[in-house]
Amino acid sequence: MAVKVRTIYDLAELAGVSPATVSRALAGKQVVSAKTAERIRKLAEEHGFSPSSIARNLRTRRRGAIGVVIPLGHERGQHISDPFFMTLIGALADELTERGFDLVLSRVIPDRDNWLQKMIDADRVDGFIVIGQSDQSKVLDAAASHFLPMVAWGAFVQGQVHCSVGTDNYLGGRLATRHLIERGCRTIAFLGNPRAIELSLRLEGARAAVAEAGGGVELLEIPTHLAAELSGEDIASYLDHVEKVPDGFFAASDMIALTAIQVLSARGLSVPDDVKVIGYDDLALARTSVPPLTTIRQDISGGVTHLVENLFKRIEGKATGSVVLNPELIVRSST
Amino acid sequence: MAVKVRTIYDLAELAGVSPATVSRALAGKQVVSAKTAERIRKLAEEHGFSPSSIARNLRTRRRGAIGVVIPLGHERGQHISDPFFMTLIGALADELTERGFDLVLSRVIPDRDNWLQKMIDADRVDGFIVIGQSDQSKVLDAAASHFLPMVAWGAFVQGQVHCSVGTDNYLGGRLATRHLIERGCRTIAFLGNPRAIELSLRLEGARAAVAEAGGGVELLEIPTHLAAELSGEDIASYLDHVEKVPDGFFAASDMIALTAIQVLSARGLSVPDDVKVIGYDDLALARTSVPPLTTIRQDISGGVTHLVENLFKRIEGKATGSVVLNPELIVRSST
DNA sequence: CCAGTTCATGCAATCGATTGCGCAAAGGCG
DNA sequence: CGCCTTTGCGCAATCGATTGCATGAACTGG
Repeated sequence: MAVKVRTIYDLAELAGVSPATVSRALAGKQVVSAKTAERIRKLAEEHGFSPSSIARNLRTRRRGAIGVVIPLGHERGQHISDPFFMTLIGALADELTERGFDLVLSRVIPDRDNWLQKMIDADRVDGFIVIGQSDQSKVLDAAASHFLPMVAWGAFVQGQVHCSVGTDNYLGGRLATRHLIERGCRTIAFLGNPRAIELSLRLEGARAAVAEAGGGVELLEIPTHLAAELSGEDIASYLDHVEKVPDGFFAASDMIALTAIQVLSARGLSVPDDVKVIGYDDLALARTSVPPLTTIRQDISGGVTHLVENLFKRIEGKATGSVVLNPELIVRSST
Repeated sequence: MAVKVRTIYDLAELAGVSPATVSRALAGKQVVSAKTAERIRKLAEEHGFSPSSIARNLRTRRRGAIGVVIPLGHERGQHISDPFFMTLIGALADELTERGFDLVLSRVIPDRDNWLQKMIDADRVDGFIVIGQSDQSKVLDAAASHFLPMVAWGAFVQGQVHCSVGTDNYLGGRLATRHLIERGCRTIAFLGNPRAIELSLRLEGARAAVAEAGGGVELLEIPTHLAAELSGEDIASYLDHVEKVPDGFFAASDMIALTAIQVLSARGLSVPDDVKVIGYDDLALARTSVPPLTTIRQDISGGVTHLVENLFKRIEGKATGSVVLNPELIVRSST
């Protein structure tokens, strides 16, 4: 403890070897003899020393960090407070940490189209995970054409250039709507903002399910804010102005579904007896809400694994395809 | 566009000056002549060049990044999905970005007591913002005694060593409970997990308010999970086993309050007529829920400003005191 | 017109780790 | 026992920017 060990040179002196050997020992290269390596590692441990990642990064031309960015294209000022995003980010943090990478979080309000290019130019991370394409698909495609290490969570649309990982929103929408129809709903309202590409696909799926039903079922589209916080007012004002309340609600997210249930029960309508409500995402909340929410499950941890694996493949220079996972209908008590 | 500009040397050659001058121009030092500086900056812009932050950081011995840490001491496996945290992190991201710092997010499951020291030793960031002390006050204090650049969001307790920024939880609890008493509640239930220091202070405030009322008011403590997602079951099972339902609920967070309202209305109890419910945090959700939630407001953006300012003072080596903000009672329709 | 400042810029060392190349010692083999 | 391969380690260049010090030009004033 006499001397302070700040660099591998200090440690090298202590161990009586060259800094090169220290570097190799700490990096676990097999060229150093096992005993030397062990001795050096023990010494490092004792002195609470770990080599400067900055210097390493400079030399190896890697950053050791992944940028996680959330664009908020559809609504200015929307906060990323949806538990779905939080859950995704939490899982990403675990996965990236495990691989020895930092998670650098950026929140972007895409005022100009070059926000992504600027982040790429800044060159502070090894790659990007973009959460939610929102309405920024063109920007992502533009960047993807010359920048490989980027993967987006979200929808896959035909012809897209960038790599995406997500669930099949169209199928999810169809599953949800078909379920409502099977439960006897004849007037179904879609709650969500179709400006976000993911949600518009869910809406299309809903339309398909209605069409498959072969008539007798009506689909209404109720535009709401994407921020679940704000959807309550939208729903309430819709109910105020409609003559006949729909008997089924397909909410584009669990948060919206929960809000809808609150609004409905405040008006004396019982879920699921009078009205049926299905959500989307299968957040932890959905399982324990009252009533427990029927919903479409997106496999977050599976998705995160794919996101990270594809990103690292791309960092190594290998191209990857997009991944479309299957959503799953989870039937609980709200339908 | 002929040559590729990767380093200040490339740019220096293009501009016909030395790399030193380029460095100074880009850093905005006043010693370079205005025209040279302008010319160099324009050139950099044209080539989408920005100097390597890694190399800069190595030379200047700074990291350009702040670690944001969320410890999860009270409950294993709890996910940081509470919108409160998300909102806080979003605000932090904005504030730090504005100051030119990256936000490195780490999620920590404090299995051993040295988790914080390890992060400090890793030396990848200039400072830490710890969100929510949870039950890790001792760990924070231990680190704070020799490590300055760290600020925690959360409670202030007498004698703590580390710097905290937060609202007065004791006062908040008192305000909330006093409000319920004024509204006529005589049996008040506290919903929350007092293992988290912040929540136990709110509970103490509640006790104080009850004491001030001078008898006739009863305070019940209903232990719930801290994860709001899981509190529904706790509340439901409590209601199943109690003979007389309380007429007032003080929920330790808005999410728990909303859950409570759902559970209550599912049992045919009307809020606020039969039972009054007050929350905590004043999330965006609270304003638009049904009914709109009476709650205790924590000023997040003000808090974030204090967090960041104190942290940067500490990074510069100046000690700072803790900040205790006043919470505010927001009366809406749930009480 | 000259000595003393001021101003803008260049030189070169430095931050701390990584790694290609070379060398010496040790081991293998006939 | 002598030659060739393997093994373990050290030398020194390198990653890209910053910055104290030096230098020469321009400027000031007498």
